[in-house]
Amino acid sequence: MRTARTTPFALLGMLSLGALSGYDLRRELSETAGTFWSESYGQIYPALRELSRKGLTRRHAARRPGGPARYLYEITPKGRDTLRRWLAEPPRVAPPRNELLLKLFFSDRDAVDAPALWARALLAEETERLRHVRRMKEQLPRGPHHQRSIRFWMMTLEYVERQSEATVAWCQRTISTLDLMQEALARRRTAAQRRSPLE
Amino acid sequence: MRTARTTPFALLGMLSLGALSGYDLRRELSETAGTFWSESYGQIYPALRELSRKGLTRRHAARRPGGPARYLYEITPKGRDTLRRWLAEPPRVAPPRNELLLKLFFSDRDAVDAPALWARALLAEETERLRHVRRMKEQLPRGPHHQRSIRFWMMTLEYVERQSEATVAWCQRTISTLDLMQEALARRRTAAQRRSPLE
DNA sequence: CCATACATGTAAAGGGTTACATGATTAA
DNA sequence: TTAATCATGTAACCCTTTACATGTATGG
Repeated sequence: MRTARTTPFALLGMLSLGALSGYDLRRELSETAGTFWSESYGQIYPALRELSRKGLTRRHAARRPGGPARYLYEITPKGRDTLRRWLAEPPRVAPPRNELLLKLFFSDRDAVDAPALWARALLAEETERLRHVRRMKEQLPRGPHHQRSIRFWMMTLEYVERQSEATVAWCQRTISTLDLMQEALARRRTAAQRRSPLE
Repeated sequence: MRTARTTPFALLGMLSLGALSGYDLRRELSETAGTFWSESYGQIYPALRELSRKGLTRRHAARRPGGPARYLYEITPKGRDTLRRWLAEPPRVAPPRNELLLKLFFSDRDAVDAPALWARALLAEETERLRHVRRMKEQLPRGPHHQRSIRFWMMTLEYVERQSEATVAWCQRTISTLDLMQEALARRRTAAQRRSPLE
């Protein structure tokens, strides 16, 4: 079985909360679910056409005065039904692929600088993500959101928060280990130089 | 810029620890790095041919008596150099795609059963992964491994361990929340039935 | 006899990103 | 004037998995 495409369902999901344009869809998705899902225009526009062809959405021209062409997509009852059935199926898990860990795995004791840099970059990134998620968690109950889905939204935020916390903790520990390794390397090099002082 | 392929480098990395066949490569990769990296034969065999064509590996016939055709791949100095340069470049992060969270995000208060099932399945899976990683962490210092890389290997295991712990904790919390929601739903349904007892 | 492990490899198909093309409006 | 935002859409290309084809040996 080929892995079924999920893009159309992600779009149906967003449209089940209200009609949106292709541009809106990407923005809304990245603002609300951006920490665990992403879509690009190259996926969105063809998928919207396909959804409308299948009668799962309906397209309405919605150009704003003085603005560029714009279309709103509305979910149909058939679309809601398709979404509901997809939601009931078990989620598929992607095979793991973490390039940072792969590089770390093959790294050499004599080249500690690069991993130390990446760990610091990841720490900065992840600290920012954590701040972002916690802000969202605070604002969520006060936001203009569907009461029915707040609990589920909160669960996704908590997932990301916990993963992020774990990553931050790992970065801190790993950075200090790498720093120690770097010092040890420097000492070895100094010792080697003392034994054969060429310059 | 197109995303550079990482499969050849993953293979070079494994081969930098010793000559292996295509079949071995997949087994070794999944045994040592399987928690954060995966490769399929459909990637491995074409990549090995390409590596040999570029002079980064050398192929030797190594058929075992009475066995099927078998070839060992050995990394060349040029291959080591290419690997070293790749290791120095910053790792790329994949855009996030977590289908479980996506489904949870779009779930409805009236359909809590499915998410509860998935959370339980994930808890079982992740508990097992955690056991596996901890066993590896214990065995690592006693194993017949390259002393130079043990520290790095340990870092990758610690990363996976922390992520896994975070996931387990999230599952437990989420399952209890979902169970409460399920009870509330049942109460609402009973109440509705009392108001209009049809059967 | 059948399933599994060993072992190499191809073909098809789908999933996804990036870059590009196009063009209006607004703010610096 | 330049950059950013709004807005739709296409084409190229790559990455990856899955299914299949082929065959030997071993253990239950």
